[in-house]
Amino acid sequence: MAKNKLLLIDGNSIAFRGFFALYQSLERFKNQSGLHTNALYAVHNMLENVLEREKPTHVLVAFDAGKTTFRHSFYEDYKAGRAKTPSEFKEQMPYLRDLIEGLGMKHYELENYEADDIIGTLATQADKEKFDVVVLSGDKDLTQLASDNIRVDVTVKGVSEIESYTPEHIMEKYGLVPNQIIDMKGLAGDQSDNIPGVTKIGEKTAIKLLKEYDTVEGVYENIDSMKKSKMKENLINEKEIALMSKKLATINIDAPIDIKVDELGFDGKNLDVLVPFYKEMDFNSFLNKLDSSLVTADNEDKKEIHYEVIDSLTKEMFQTDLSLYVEMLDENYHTSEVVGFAFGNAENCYVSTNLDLFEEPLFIEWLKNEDMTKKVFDTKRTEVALNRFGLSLKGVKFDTLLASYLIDSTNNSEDIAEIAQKFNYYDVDRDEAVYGKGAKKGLPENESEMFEHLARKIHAIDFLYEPLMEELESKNQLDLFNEIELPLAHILGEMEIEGITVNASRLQEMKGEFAKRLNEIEQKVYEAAGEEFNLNSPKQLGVILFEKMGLPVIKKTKTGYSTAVDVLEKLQGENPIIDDILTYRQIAKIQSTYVEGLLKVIFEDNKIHTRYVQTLTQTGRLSSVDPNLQNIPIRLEEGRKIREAFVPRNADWQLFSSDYSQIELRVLAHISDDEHLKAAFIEGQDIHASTAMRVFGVEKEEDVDGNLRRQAKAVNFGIVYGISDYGLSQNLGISRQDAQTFIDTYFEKYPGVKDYMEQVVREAKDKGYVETLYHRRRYLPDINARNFNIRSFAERTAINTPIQGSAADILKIAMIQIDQKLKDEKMEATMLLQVHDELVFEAPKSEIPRLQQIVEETMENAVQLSVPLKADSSVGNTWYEAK
DNA sequence: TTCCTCACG
DNA sequence: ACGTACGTGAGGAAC
Repeated sequence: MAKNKLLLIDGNSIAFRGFFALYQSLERFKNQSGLHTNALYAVHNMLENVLEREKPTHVLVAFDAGKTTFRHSFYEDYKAGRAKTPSEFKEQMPYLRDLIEGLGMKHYELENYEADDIIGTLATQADKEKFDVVVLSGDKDLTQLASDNIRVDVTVKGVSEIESYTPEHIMEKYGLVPNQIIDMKGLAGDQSDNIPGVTKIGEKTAIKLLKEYDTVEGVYENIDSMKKSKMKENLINEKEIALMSKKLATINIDAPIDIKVDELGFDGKNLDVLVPFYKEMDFNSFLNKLDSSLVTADNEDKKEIHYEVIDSLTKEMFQTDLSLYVEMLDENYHTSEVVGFAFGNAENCYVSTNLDLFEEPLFIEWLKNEDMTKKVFDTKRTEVALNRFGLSLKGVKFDTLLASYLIDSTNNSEDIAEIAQKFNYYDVDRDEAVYGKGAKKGLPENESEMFEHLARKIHAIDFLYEPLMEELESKNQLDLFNEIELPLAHILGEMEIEGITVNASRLQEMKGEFAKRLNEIEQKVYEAAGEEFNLNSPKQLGVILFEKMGLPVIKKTKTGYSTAVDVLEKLQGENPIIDDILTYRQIAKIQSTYVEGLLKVIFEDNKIHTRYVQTLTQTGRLSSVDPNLQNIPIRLEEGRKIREAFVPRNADWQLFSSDYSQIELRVLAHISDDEHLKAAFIEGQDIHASTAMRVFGVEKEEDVDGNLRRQAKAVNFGIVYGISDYGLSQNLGISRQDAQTFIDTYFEKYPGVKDYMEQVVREAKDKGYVETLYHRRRYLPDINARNFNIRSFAERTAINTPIQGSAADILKIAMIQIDQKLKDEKMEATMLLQVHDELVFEAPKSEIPRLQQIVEETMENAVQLSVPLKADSSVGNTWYEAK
C-alpha cells in the first residue's frame, strides 16, 4: 500500500499571502454582490496546485482562533504592532471555509492556540505514525518542524513559487538543524511577530553563536568564556528576553486538540459545496473546468422549459425575432451530418429531427426573409450548414458566440452552455454531457434527451440576447458587433462555401519529386552518421549530433538538446551533415504539411474549403483551420511552389491578390501620432530606409545599404511587437548592448512612439484592458503581476494588441465594403481568401482591371487615418504568380 | 496529450 | 536579476 501523506496548511497565512499577491487586481476580483474575491481566487489556485503536486491522502487546513493565545499570557505584546487587517480581506474569510470544504478538505481551529500549534501537534503525531508530512505556509515560522518525514513548503514572492524546507535545505541555507530555528529567533527575534530578541543581534550573529553553542541555553552556559564585548553585555542584560523569545517562537507540539490524524482522510471535491461556492463568487472559469458530467449530475435543478417536438410546420410557428439552432456533432460544419434543429423563443419552442421540413416553403421563406429577424449561436456555422440544403439564411440580428467573444475574447467556447455560464445562465447542458466525447461521441439513446437539449439551446440564445447586448453597449462595442463582425460572418461563410480550386495532380507530381529527394538526403545523412535513425525525431537527432558526433550544444529545451533551425545554422560548417539535415527538414515540412496535408482535404468539387475561426484570436485577427490557408509557404522558393497548385475555378479566369503595405506601422503612426513616422508615410518614403536614416544618422537615402535597411526593418518589427533588447539582439545576431542602443536611438528619434508605448501600458495597468481603434478589447489580467516575466509579457501585449488588432479591424471593414461593391456591380469576381493583410480573389480575365480598381481603392479608403493606407496588387494564373 | 519544430502575417 | 520578441495551426514523436 502506498504510504500515507498528510498535508497541513496554515490557512490564515496563505490567505494573507494570496490577498496581497492579487492586491493590485483587488477591484477586478469582485462578485456580483460586490464582495472582493481576490484572496479566495488565489487560495483556490494555491490549493489546487498543492493537491495536484502532492496528491495527499490526508489534509487539514488549520486556522488561528481569535486574537489571544497562550503566548499572550506571558508576553502581551505578541504580534502587536501589526497593521490593521484590511476589511477587503476580512470579508473574504468566512467564505474561505466554503472553499476548503468544497475542495474536500477538513479545517480546524482551537481556542488559545495558533494554526502553527495545531500543525505542529498533528505533524508530530503523523510523523510517529510513519506518514509523509507536507506543511504549506506563507511564513517561515513552521520550518522548525522539518525532519526526515516532514517537509515545510513556504510560499515566496506572491504565491506561485514555493521554497521547500527540509533539514538539508535548512543546513544549506543557515548551517543550522531545524530545531535551532527557534534558538535563532530567541536571539535575533522576529519583527513580524513582534518577538523582541536580543538587542543588536540579527540573523547572521545568531547563526554564528548557534554554530558554536548549539542553543540559547548553550550560549548562556558558556557566556563567561566569551570575550568582553558590547554583544556579551547585551546578552547578559537580556537573558530573560532571549529565553522568552525562544519560548514565543517555539511551536507547541502537544496542543490539546480533539481530532486525530486518521480523521483527516481526503477524497476529493465536494461538489454540493463547491459548485454553489463557485457560482456565488462568479468563478465561472473554475466552474467550467469542473468535469462536465459531474457538474451536470449535480445540476439537476435546471428549470423546466416548454417545447414541442414537431413533424410538420404551421404558419403560426414563424414569427420575427426567434432563435434558431442547427445541430451537428462534428466540428467541421462543411461535412458534419445535420442531426436536428430547433427554433422559437421562451414561450414557443419547436424541435425536430425531420430534415424534410427544410424543403417546406414556410421554412424556406422564413429563413430568407430579411425582416424576420433571427438570433443564433455562430452565424457562419449555421449559414454553411443550411446552405448545404440549398437554404439561405437572412436577417440574423444576433449571434451569441460573436457577442460573447467581443465582450471578452477569452469567452470563445464552441459550446453554448459554457458561454451561457459565463453570463450566469445554467439551464442548458454542455454538448459533452448529452453526446459524450471522443470515440463514444454520438446521439443519445433516448431521442427525447436531444430534443430537450436543443430546446434548451434555443432558450439560452433567447435569454442571453439582452444581457449580452447591454454589455456590448456599455463597452461601446455595438458598432463593432453590428457593422463589422456580424456582416463579416456572412461574408466569411460565403468565402468558405465558395472554396479555392486546387490542382491535385500538380501536388501529386510534387509529392513524387519530394519523396525522391527526401530519400536521397536520408541515405546521405545515415551514411555520414554511421547509422540509421528517425530524422524526424529531434530527440534521436540530438543524440547523433551532440553525443555521437560531439558537436557543441548551443541551446537546450526542457526535454533535451534543441535542434531548431537557428541552432543548426550556428553549426553549419562544423559538419556537412548539418546542411543536409536543414534541407531535409525544409522539404519534409513541405511534404507532410502542405503536399500530403492539402491533398487530404480536397473536396469532390476539386476545392479546399477552409474554415475561418472568427472568435479565437486575442487580437481580432481571423484564424484558418482544416486546413490552415493562412500559412502557405512563400519565403523560400521550394515551398512557394505549393502556390502553383492554387488555381482559379475556370480556365479563362485568374487569381488576383491585393495586400496592405506596412499596415501595422501605418496604424502605429496613426495611433501614436508621431510626427516623423507620420511624415515618412505621408511623403511616401520607403519606411525601413527612412527608419535607417533616422536611427543610424544617414543623410541621403542612397547611402542606406541593404544591411542598414535590414537592421532598421528588424527594429520596426520589434517596435510593433513591444521591443526588448534581447529579442532584437537575437533577431539581428548582435549584442544586447548594441540592440539597446538601437532602441534608445529609435525612441529618441521617434518620441511620439515612445510616448504611445508608455501611455498604452499605463492605461492597461489602470483599466485592465487595451482597445483597438474600433473598440475591440483585450483584457490583460497579468499587467500588474509581480513576476517580471509575466508582467513584461503583458506589457508587450498591451503595446502590440492595439496595433495588430486595429489592422485586423481595418481589413475586416475593407472586406465588407468590397463585398458590397462586387455585389452592387454584379461582378463574377469572388473573394476567396484572407491572410491577415492580404485578400485573394478569382475573376474572369475581363473583370480583372475593374476588380483591381475596386479592391485597391476600397482597401486604401476603408477608413481614414492620419496617414495614407496603401494596397499593392498582382495577378496570375496561379497563386504563385499572383504575388 | 504534450512537446518540439516550422509554416505564415 | 529576472529570460523574451506579437499573433496563429499542423505534423510527428514520445509519453
